[in-house]
Amino acid sequence: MPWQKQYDEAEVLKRATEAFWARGYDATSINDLVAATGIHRGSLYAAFTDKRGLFLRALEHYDREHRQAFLTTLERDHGPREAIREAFRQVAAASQSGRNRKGCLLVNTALELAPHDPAIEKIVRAKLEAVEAFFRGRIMAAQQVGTIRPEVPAAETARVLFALFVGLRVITRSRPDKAVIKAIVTQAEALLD
Amino acid sequence: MPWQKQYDEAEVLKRATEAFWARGYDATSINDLVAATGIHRGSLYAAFTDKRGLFLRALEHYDREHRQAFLTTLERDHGPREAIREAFRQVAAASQSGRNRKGCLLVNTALELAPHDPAIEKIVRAKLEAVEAFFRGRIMAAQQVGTIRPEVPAAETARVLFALFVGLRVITRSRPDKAVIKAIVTQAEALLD
DNA sequence: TCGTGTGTTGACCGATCGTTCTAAACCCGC
DNA sequence: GCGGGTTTAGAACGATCGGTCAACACACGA
Repeated sequence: MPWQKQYDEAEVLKRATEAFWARGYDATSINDLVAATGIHRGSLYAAFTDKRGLFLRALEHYDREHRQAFLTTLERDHGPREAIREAFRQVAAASQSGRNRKGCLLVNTALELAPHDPAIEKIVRAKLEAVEAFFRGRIMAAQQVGTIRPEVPAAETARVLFALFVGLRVITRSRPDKAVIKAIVTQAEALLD
Repeated sequence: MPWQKQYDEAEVLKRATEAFWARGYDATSINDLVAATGIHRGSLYAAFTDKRGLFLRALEHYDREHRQAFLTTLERDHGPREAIREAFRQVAAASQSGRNRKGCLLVNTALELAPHDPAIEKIVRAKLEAVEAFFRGRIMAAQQVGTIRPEVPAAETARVLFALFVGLRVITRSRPDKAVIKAIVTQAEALLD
């Protein structure tokens, strides 16, 4: 059998994801990725084919380890109505304490690459729809247990929450204005009454 | 005296703005700009110093000719409450009919460059605040003429409208989902009741 | 202990990046 | 019609881009 790899592929992917997340696709060069991951160019190409291949893996990694992990943790630790509230509160809190200037990789990619790359657009669309589905699912679950009134239109409200959430992600990356962030969180909660 | 310029600087700036708007800063090369504007490299550098200088002028041009022109036209042609409604409706309509996949240059720049370029961040922030101020001003004007109830909190509602508007701009660039767009427009109108 | 196959390494590739520079083209006042 | 000064035209710059490759390092089965 061959010789085992000297690096942890999961760790490399994590670091590459951080780099793309912080600076975007175009602005992150291969040299940046080599510096961020600590492994050499050849190994990078051997493992991920090319820059775009690495980005696709990073996008998948982000979706699994951040978006999905974030939402399922909320579902597990909170009641359905509270899970929605917490989604907004935690993103808002993260933007204020510390330099969470990276926003959301999916939203960043939606603007940078999706308009010109159909394959990436399809992935981003599917993952963003999962966020909308999370809101819709939590609203319906809350209606089952009686913490949200049944008259609230689940699908419509989920779409509005999704738009507010995207707005929050953009604003926290570019203009961390506490008043605006607070207004978004408050409005998100008000939509559930 | 010298020989007059053979190109129309305003026209060059307009075309350069379109190029940056469609593809972003990094992804638009000097060659792209030369092709888009029709003038030659040397003239471009003589007139705008360098790529960043041209981008700053393009950003200023966009703000004046698109953002500001759009909002002042709405103020002129509609009552204050209707101006807000029209802002959302027109952006939504533009995204559905035709290839308005460019979104808003200010929002795109907020994600691509603002986090890593303080000077650009300052400009983008100021221009985005002008959008929020537009909403706030129209709400207050509508309250003066009685088309919005005085109990509506102007500053708070303007911030929420702003966030929804940013969300709309992102979603129309990356995921033209009619149901989501419609929900945003409907919610924006509902906030004024 | 050696051959084999995989992983690592760093030099290297052509293309393109943003930018600069040298001439030629040109309008103007004289 | 002749110089002065500015624009234009486009070749060329070094740096960096994404990507490749051949030599080397190593762990295994024989």
